[in-house]
Amino acid sequence: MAPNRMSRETLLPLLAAYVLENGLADVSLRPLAKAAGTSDRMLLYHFGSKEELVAGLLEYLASMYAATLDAAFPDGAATSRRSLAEAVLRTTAQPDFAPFMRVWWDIVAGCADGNAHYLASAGAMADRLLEWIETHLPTDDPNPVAGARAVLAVIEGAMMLRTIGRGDIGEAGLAALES
Amino acid sequence: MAPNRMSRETLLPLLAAYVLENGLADVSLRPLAKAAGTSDRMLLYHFGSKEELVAGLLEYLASMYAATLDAAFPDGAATSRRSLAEAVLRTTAQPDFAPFMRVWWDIVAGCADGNAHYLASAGAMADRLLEWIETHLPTDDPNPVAGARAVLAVIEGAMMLRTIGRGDIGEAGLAALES
DNA sequence: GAAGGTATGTAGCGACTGCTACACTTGTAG
DNA sequence: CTACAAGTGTAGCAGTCGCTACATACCTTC
Repeated sequence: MAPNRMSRETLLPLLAAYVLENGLADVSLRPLAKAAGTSDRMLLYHFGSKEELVAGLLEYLASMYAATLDAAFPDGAATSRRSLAEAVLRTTAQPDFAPFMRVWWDIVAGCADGNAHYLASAGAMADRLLEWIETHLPTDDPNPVAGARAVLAVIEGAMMLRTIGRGDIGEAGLAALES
Repeated sequence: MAPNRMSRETLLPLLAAYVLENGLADVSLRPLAKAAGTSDRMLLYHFGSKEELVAGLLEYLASMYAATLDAAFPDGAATSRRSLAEAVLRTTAQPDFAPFMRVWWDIVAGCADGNAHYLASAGAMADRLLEWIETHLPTDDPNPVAGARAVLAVIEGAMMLRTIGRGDIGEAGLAALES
């Protein structure tokens, strides 16, 4: 059989798919390698160490997230801050988004541990979402910069509450965006 | 030496202290046992399995959190929803709180994995904080039930943003509570 | 065709994981 | 005093972890 040439670029999508399916926190090289059709030996050959592999994975996930944002989220300007937040929450509640949410909380937990790679990745994703919110606010929003931050904070709080089984609290909390 | 009798009750505080110091996600029996002055053998004897031990630990952490809430957080009614949220955020930003925040995000990540023990513990803690917020809202708040949920959602979002290194966004997001 | 870097397979290292088998002591109940 | 359960120590199981040594292909360059 032809020795399918691998590289970080060809491997990362396969690795990301596995991580989205199985979580990032307890990932280990051998199952990861199997999912990518190779061996732990080769993963280390291409990435140098598990740490570098995870760092590359985080960067890839962040870029993947950025590329998906506009496609997956509802389009056009919202009619109010609240309705915008509702739209984002509705989208992230879809089953398709569950794998990404699972990995997202693994990333946040990694940030809480002070891991720089996780912090960079999470920060980039939050910045991207903030930017998206800012451009999708109602066109007559009196203060888009502050408004986007308010919407983001409420959204993230609601997503977290949903994750811990308190989605009702999060939804009620959207009332914070009424003005 | 007297065979210091152990039990779940005497062990849990020691185990919780270790977990607060070292995180909950990757905890393993032998270091945990060493921190409690015993052996993995005895931990399993008293708890049955690692899963039951972690379940007990989560329950203990939730009760610990509940007992600490009133003591650690500022007292008395706030002057506004926003100032209440600011007070909570300021308290949770203290270095003393860092270990608990670290464990908190491990718990949230566990919830995202669908673990029932984690869900129960996280839900109990969120409910407790919600209740505390509700009783500390300004006495003239027009709708304490909705107000507490709004404050909680914004607080949790801001805490998360702070954890991923975007505390500035979270603080700006507090503006959502102006009415 | 020789040389040499790149890519891959096999096999295994030592450390750690949750957990268990077995022997032993201790405290208590009959 | 005996019987028995509760509690504890020692030792080790099979499995997984990240990582590496070693040999061998392959492709390119001379």
